[in-house]
Parts: sequence; structure tokens; C-alpha cells
Amino acid sequence: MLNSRFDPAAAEPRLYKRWEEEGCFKPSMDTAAEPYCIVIPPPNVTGVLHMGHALNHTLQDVLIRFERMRGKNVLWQPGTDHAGIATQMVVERELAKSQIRRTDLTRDDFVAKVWEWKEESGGQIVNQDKRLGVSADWSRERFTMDEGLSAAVRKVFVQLYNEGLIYRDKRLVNWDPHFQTAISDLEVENTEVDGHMWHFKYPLAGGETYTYVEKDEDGTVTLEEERDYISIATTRPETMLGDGAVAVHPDDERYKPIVGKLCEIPVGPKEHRRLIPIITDEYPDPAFGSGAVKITGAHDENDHGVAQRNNIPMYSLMDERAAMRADGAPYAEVAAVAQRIAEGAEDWDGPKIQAMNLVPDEYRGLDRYEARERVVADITADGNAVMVEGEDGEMIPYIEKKKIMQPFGDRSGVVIEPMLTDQWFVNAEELSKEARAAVADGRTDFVPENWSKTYFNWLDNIEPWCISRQLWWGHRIPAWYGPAVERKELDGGWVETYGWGKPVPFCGETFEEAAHSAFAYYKDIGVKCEIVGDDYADSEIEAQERSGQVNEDGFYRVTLYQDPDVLDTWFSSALWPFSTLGWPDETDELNTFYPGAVLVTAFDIIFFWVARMMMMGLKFIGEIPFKDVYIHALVLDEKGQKMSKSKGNAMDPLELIDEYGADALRFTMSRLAGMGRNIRLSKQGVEGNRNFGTKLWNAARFCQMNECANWDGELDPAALTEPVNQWIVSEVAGTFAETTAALEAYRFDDAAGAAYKFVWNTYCDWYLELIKPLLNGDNEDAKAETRRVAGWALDQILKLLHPFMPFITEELWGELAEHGPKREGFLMLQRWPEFGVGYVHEAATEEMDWVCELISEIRSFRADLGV
RNA sequence: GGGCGGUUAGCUCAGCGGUAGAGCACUACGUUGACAUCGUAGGGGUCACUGGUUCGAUCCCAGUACCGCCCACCA
Repeated sequence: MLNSRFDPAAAEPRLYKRWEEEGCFKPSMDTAAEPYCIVIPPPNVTGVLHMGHALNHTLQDVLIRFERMRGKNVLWQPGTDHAGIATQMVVERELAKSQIRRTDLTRDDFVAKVWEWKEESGGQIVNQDKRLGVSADWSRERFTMDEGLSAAVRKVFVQLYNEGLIYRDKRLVNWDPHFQTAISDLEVENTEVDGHMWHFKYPLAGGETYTYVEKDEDGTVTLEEERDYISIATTRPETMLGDGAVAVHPDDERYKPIVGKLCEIPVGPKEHRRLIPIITDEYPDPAFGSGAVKITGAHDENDHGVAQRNNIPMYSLMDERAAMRADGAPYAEVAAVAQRIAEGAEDWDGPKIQAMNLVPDEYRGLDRYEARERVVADITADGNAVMVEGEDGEMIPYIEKKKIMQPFGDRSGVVIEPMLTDQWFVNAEELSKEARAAVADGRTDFVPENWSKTYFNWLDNIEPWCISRQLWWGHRIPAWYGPAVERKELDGGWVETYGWGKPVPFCGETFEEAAHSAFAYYKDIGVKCEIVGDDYADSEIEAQERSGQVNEDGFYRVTLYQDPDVLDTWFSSALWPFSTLGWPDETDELNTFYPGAVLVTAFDIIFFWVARMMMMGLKFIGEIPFKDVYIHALVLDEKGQKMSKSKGNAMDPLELIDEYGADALRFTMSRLAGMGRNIRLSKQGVEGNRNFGTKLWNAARFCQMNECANWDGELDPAALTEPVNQWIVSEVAGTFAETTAALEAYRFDDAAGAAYKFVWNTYCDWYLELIKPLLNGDNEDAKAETRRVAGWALDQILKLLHPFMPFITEELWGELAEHGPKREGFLMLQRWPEFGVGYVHEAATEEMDWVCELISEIRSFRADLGV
């Protein structure tokens, strides 16, 4: 006899172990069966299971188990992501406990530490997934940095490079001063913060003056005064040091008299103040601020554009920690050079400008915010702040309080600095075309469909994707550099000079490949060189030291060095749908399971991941990676707040599993997973669904007590005579039809809801109550039929609920089988019924509707009488 | 600034061109010998606002007002 309740803590590990041992999660590889594949969004290897995973994995598991029961050849491909920044962060923190900094170790030693950590502590989430009942094929588990996936990454990189879709460029990128790496646009979170806008005077060169006139809309003069300066507003005074020009709108009448003249940056030692030109550009908005904008090409995206259009030098002011630069020649010398450049008296180019440190000596090495305060104080002390009348009538510096959008690193939380650096980029615009088309023409569908608009909107405005990261943990960029060579004819012979100023990159899946193309390159331009075996340097300095000698045959020795950077984590994630199936090898799995049936994910990852998988899949396989993209909601707490540790409202799925069992959590997730944008989870809800499990358990117990648990599997509905039995068979069939349709449409809430309603409100509340008289009566035929149908219906219920509640259903199966006829194998072998879909016994249904109604009426009649 | 979505019962939301639905909460009665319960019944809504299309609009269209979210370079 069954206990009166299910014991999840005891049953779950036992059942899961047995599923795994019996290989229930492996694809059948039955060639006659339709393939069905889902690749799991790989959680970070550092990750622990949170509510988002619990929802995401539950929904996938429901689909996977459902399709497996329907007889498809099902693969759920699991694995984890190396998560570059996150993992490096975790390991650095670990090391810090023993007072070790990353930079105390060599790169190789550090990376070895990370692997060590990964082996020991990484991937806990896999075990946590097992507690949830995730039925992925763990024997195929992959890691984005394992050997096969790394090879795929190199191959993709090299091919894209050879096609010109990956390139190296010096651009303004988002620089994270904490991690000291570039990050992509997507990894930046713009947040509105309280800021200030300072107004300063840039004096005109040589004490020149002009008449400054302001007019209102009607053309009436509202202000007219002689000025010897131009007024500039800025939220970032510290970047003034790198200004290359002041820009005004070409139609701005106020400044027409001084366009083309020079003005002075009012900061730094007086004797070396720099002069910069006043130029025109369409960018400044005459109606905003003073209408004049200082142009700092190396530290602001807009200014960068202006500087590029007008050929204005872009002086970098900060180092990789976003502190004011402390390198290079003393300020006086550099400023003098800058002065000659501004006057057009000296030639310049990018690298030359980049090398110049225009930070005045007294600011060098300061943190950027410290520098800001100093700059503001110095300018104000100097009398170059614009003054306004304060509340008490005194003149005070004009500082506007202002909300400004500030970029923060999504992982580090520090303010991102736009920095001019050399990075690798993917031409995302080119790759996005096919990715866009595939959704537009319906090869891939978003569910709900509306998300395709978000997807289009992003693709239509896509920017180059910065893929290089200045980290140690990740896929090393498969590029090696050699010197640029300049050949000059001298005394009838050729003389080569090797320049490391702008090294030439050579890409290859291996060093040999890169070396070959390097060799070909140098040969092509007429340089006799040798590149030795697999002898490449670890750093640029080492490469320089080792290059350049001439051997006895007159060949220059060239030593290449590998790019120190690693790739953005999402680069490898983008390959996940095919790299995990064995690509570039033509494996059975790749042929069978690509494209996948559906990708299940939350909306916050559409850009990071979904779009990029579309791009890479279409580019390298020539086919979409998945037919559907199901976007589910975010999990919020019961008050609709985002769960977070700091708020203290985070619920731990593992705690809920401990308390209520995995099935309760899974069923709750399924019932809440509507098409909405977020779902609210409460402990109460989970408890309610645990109670549902108990209800189911006791229905089974009732069947067992009444000898109903001896079903033989087959049932001929046409041979039934009792209306109540005919009716319940119809109801079962109807429920299966409803649940099947809902699951096919990713309506998890409807699917689970239909099952819930049927089990509790139809089977338990009505059917089991109605058959009690039959079971206790003396009509042996009716009794036998009822027992058979009740047991059969229970069997169907277990099938119906299995995708949602695998543990309790499996356990019931096992328990009942001990008392009834032996069943073959595990539930994984059970088939989703198709027999009775659409079966309706109309007469019985009508009759039962009538009976139910009548009983209800009698009950309320009795209630009215107070009986 | 651009885009997306929301506004329906006290709460959370579903719905749909044709007398408004669910769950929770509330009230009443009844059950609890498969069940850690639950059942039955009931009260409760100008479906944000304004126009338009239509025989008919909560639903379709346009606009307004709030509220979310995403993206974006106003110094």
C-alpha cells in the first residue's frame, strides 16, 4: 500500500540515477523517427542554478520529455560556457584570498589555475540541474573551451578573416578600466546619473575680441557684448586636456566672426597653453548649451566623428586604468609639438598623435575624477569659469546640475571610458543580412512573434562587433604578428627596414598556417626572410629582439608573436548550435540534429546570443540554427520585483526543491509560463502545486485500494457500458488533445493548466466520487469495467503529467506496478497517447453533464434547506 | 530621441467583432473513512480616455494620458 504522500527527498535521487543508468536521456538515433533537438543555453561554468535557469530548463525539459514520449529521436545537448570575464573574476578573487594577484603569475600559470578551478568547482550547475530533473544527454556535455569547440572557433575566425568579415582596426571602443579590457556595446549599461555641466571660457588667441550677439526668434537682439573668449559647456572637464578643436554649427551666426581662428585651452601651465582651431561641423546643436563644442576625438564618440571628418588630431589622455597618462616626454615638449601641429607647421599621423601625452605634469598619474576636480578648480581660480549670479546676488561659477547618461560595465560596474585602441571587429552588418532575412521569411519564427520586431530593430542598426578582449581566460585570437617592412633603394641595392610600429597580422588555425601566409606575404613584397618552425615569441618585445638578424644565406629572420588578446565569450557561444554537434566534422549528429527545433531563452539575450547564432549558423552551415525561438518571461518575486541577492528577495530553486520537491517547482514554473513578459513566483504557489502532487498521489492510492491499479494498458472505449466510464474516456481524450495542442504552441501554462484541471476537477472531484457506488455495489460487470477504466485513466494521467512532474509520475508507476501487472521498463518508454485524441462519447458526455448539474443542484438545494 | 509593450473584478492576469472570464481574496453553505483538503453557490467590472470604421467595438484604426521595458552620441 502506498503511503499517504510522496517523499521527494528519497525518491528523486533514486529515480534520477536509474534514468541515467538506463540511458533514458540519449537520443534513440532511430532513423525512422523525426529528429528533435534543443541546445541548452550554456550556463556560465561559474554559475549556480537560479530561478531563471529553473524556468528555462524546466520548459525545455517539458518539451524534451513530451517529444521523447511522442517517439521522436530526441537530443537535448547540454554544456557550459567559459564566460571569460566572469570566470577570470572568480578565479582572481580566489587567488586574492592567498594574497596573490593575477599579474604575480605568468599567463600560462594563471590559465592553468583557471582550468584547475574549473575542474574542481566549475559546473556545479550540472548537478543542480539533475536535482531539477533535467533530462539532457549528459554524455554529450560540452564546454566552450574544450578542444573541439576551440578548433571550431579558430576555423570560424580564420575563414571570416580571410573573407574580410573580421578585421583589425583602431576605433573608439568601450574600455572597462576595472578589467582593463575592451567590451562590446552590449556589455555596456547606460544609466542616468546626477552630473554637472561646467561652463568655461576658452580665450581667443592673442587677446582678440569679437561682438557676440544673441537674438530671439523674432530676430530682436537680446544680448550684445564684446567677448575675448568662446564659451564651452562640458560634463567632462578632464578631457579638455585632449581637445583638438572647438566646433560650432556652420549656420550659427554668433560665432561666424571667429570661425577659423584659434582659441586657448584654459588649463595647464600658462606658458604652454595650447591653442586649437575653431571649426564648423554639422554636429553641434546651436540651441544647446553655448552652441560651441570642444572636440576630444579620443574620448568621446561624437567628438570622434567630428575629429575624423575634420582631420583633427585625437589625443589620448588616459591609460588602461583610466588614470591620466604618466608616460612620454614632459608636457612642455609635447605641448610645443601639439602647437606646431595646430598651426599646421608640423606633419602628424595617428601613431605619432597617439604617442603624445598632453597631460600637464601636475595632473599625470591622477585618477580621472581627481583630475576633473583639479582641472575645474584650476580653471576657476584662473578666472576662466563662466560666472552667473547666485541666489544671494553674488557671482558664482556656472555649474548646471544635470542628469546625464553614463555608461557602466555590466560586470565591473565601473564607468566605461571610450578609448582609442586597436581591436578586432566582426563586420556584423554583413552577417546580419541573412540573419534578418531568415526571420523575415519565416525560416525561423519568434514565439511570441512580436520579438522579431526587437530582433529586426537591433539588426537594422547594428554596429561592428568588437570581439577582442584584453583578458587571459578565453580563446586566444589565432593571429600572429610580424613587422611591417619598408624597402628603399639605396646605392643600387634594396634596403629593408623592419617597423614594429604597426605590425602586420597573419591569421591561421595553427601557427604553421599563419607562418605560411606570413612567408608568402614577405616573399610577395620582395623580402627574403625565414620564419622558423613553431618558434614564435610570447610578446612583441621578445619578437622584436629575436627578429632582424641575417643568416648566412642572406635571409632575414622574422619572429612572429601571437596576439595576446582573447575572443569575446559570445563569439564561441555563437557557434554553439553546430560546434556542439561536432562541426567542422560532418557527424551523424550534425546531419541529424541541425537545425534544432527550438531555442528556449529569455529576451535579454536576443542580441547577445540569438542574433549571433543566427548569423554564424547561416554563414557556416548555410541553414538556420533553429526553427523556433521561444522567448519566455523573466522570473520576478511575488510583488513583481526583480529578484536579487542585494534586495534579499531571491528565491533559491534548490531550497524550494528541498522543501516541496522538484515536481512542485517544475509544475509551478510551467503553469506560470504564459506569453507575458514576466512571471511572479511565490512560495505559496509552489506549495499549492506540491498539494496537487499529493492529490495525484492519493488518487493513485484510492485506485490501489479499490483494486483499480490493475490496468492492462489497452482499452476499447466502444465496449464500455457505464456512462460514467464512457464519459471519463472522452474527457481523457479531450485533455490530451488540449495539452498536445498547447505544448505544440509553447503554451506551457495552458498545457499544465488543462492537466491540472482535469486531474483535480474532473477525475478526482467527480469521476472518483461517482464511481464509489459502482465499486462498492454488487454489479460485478460494472465493477470490473470501472476498475479497469479508473486504472486506465490513471495511467493516462501519469503520461499526461510526466513531462511536467517526472518524479512523482515515475514513482507512482513503479509503486503501482508492484501491485498490479508488471510493466515494461521505465516511463521514458511510455508513449504519449494518440489513440483517443478526438474521441468523444457524446451521449455519455451529455448525460454526465446532466448528472453533474443535477448533483450540484441537489447540493445547493440541501444547502438552502440547511440540511 | 527611436522602438516595443501595458492600462479588463479588491489583487495577479487571460480573452475576443455579437449578452464580460480564470486564479487568488471575500461571503454563505457543505464536506474531510484516497487526499497536508476541497466542493458548490454568491457578491463584485462604463474592459484608461477621445474620436473613427461597423448593423454592432473591450476587441479593428487614429489620437490622448499615464505606466513599464529595450535601444540611443545631445556636449
